[in-house]
Amino acid sequence: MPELPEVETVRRSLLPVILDKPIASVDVYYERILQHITPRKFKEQITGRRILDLARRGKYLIFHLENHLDLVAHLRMTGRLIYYSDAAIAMAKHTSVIFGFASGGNLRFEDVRKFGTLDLVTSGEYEQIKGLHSLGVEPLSEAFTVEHLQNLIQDRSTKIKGLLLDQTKIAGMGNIYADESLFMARIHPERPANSLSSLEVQSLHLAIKDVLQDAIVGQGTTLRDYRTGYGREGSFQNKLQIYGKKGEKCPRCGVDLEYKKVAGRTSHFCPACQREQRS
DNA sequence: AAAACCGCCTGTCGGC
DNA sequence: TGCCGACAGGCGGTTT
Repeated sequence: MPELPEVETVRRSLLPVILDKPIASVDVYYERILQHITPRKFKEQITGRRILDLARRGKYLIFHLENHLDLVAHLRMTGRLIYYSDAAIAMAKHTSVIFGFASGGNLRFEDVRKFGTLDLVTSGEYEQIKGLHSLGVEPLSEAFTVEHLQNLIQDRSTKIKGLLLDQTKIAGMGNIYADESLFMARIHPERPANSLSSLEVQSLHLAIKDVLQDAIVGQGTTLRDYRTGYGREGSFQNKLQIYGKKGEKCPRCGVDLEYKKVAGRTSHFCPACQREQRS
């Protein structure tokens, strides 16, 4: 579900409404959301702490709290973090945690499939959060250059789609934006990474940046569960070129689109625009 | 190093 | 209508 653009949208939408607010109460309705900590300790440590900032790294959200604490959230497949200005609004069926504020509003972690996680660690000490600790480059940062992508691709014969989904290489890409980026760059998802020409690497680099940036502008893609921090749907589902377009025609060339499992994930592509063998 | 599984959960959809 | 399996945007762990 939420990939980099969705998580970034949640960050931007929540920040203004939670900044500087002390967490007045914590209610845990699904204990297994908490990693490496009991509900009792969790409540004890964060109650009364103000939220100093909200950051994002890959698909992780990091709430910087007073007392050198970082509250690290991952939404996985169906998680939502929504601010409710009216605390009296009935709790959704699959609500895992509610953080209450003295001002009256609250922040709720809702999660149908319950794969989402919360970690509480000392500021910057992410060793126990393996996925966060081992994240690769931020694709929208200046560090993600064509040369950086070229180096990731160099000497790897793995399928390019699998590499794009590997969070230790590039942080925040998921199935939707990997397919959209490969389509934009006209690269077949099963191409061995090291078979890409330098021109193709350049075009993939540009496509990744463009797709992610445009999706943030569109406030993310709502296919079913994803919502922004104020509970609204994103709009980028209306701009998808290929993801989920099974049975439709390629918007670029009109050929019937195809889909198949690549690197364990359903992958959409145009067999004409994204050829497996370069001719 | 990488690929192929499974598990974690619930909901939805298609086929019969 | 009901049942049943396949499948869903993610990731950690184990085995091959």
